[in-house]
Amino acid sequence: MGETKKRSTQQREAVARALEGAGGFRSAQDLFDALRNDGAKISLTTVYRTLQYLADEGSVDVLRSKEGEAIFRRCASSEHHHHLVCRECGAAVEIESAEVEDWAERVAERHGFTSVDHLAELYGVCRKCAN
Amino acid sequence: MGETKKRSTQQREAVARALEGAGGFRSAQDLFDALRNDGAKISLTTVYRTLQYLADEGSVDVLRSKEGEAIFRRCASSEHHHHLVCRECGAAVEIESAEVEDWAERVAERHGFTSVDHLAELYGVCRKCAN
DNA sequence: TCGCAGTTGAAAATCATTTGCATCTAGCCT
DNA sequence: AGGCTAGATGCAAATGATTTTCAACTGCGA
Repeated sequence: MGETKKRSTQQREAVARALEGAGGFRSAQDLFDALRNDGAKISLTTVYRTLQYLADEGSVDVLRSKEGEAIFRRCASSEHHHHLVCRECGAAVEIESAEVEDWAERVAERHGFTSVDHLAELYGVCRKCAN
Repeated sequence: MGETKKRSTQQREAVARALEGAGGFRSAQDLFDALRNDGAKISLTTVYRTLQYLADEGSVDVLRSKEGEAIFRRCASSEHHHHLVCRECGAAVEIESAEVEDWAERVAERHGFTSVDHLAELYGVCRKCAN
């Protein structure tokens, strides 16, 4: 009930491919531009719709840029993880860290908070962009 | 040079007071509503302008809610710190943790990233809201 | 008290994102 | 191979948050 069947269309595949090729976090607009440059026949609306769908399915991670824009990335693991993002080129490395998980748990408990969740992202300049 | 002198006006003071009284993260709209309820004579535009100014001055911290809305908080320390935010009432506790700083530094270095900066926020439900 | 740079508010302008709707199309059925 | 229909797409209009425009207003130093 409630679930609608999903179809495989060329625009969905194009978005998936673009996301794959990007390697880092990209905004819907960025992906749209890249797709258009590759000659893909797709609308910005569909890029948004596809990204939202992929995010719901958990196959992409969503973050917010400083300006509040949503940025998306195809992630290898669907487990909870963090990122080390290059602020120049958007390239990102997935990070896992029991350390942070423990810290979050501990701090929350100490302050009487429950149902704790957390967000932790690192921003820097990658070797390539550092010149 | 280029800096413009700042004046002390009743609407700026009202925003500062509202922020002070809030105790947690609030959106511009929230603050505006609260101010209006208190009978303050102020426009939403001015709330935004004042918050932006305070954020630039470093006297308030800005975060983004999941929906991408900007939320602001008057912070005690102007040092780098994190927050433990109640997702029910917005109440927040300031957290300091050399642990996280070290982790960020270490991870970045391992991956060849430089000029590292990080964002780490914890979300949960505070004792009061847990009932 | 004057003058004016800084400030304010209402409305218009932006920007990212979503939605309405009429038109397509993937893919199962025959 | 042709049809049928739920799902998908695109454009344009709608939303919502935030910013800008600009004319009117007000601290505050002279």
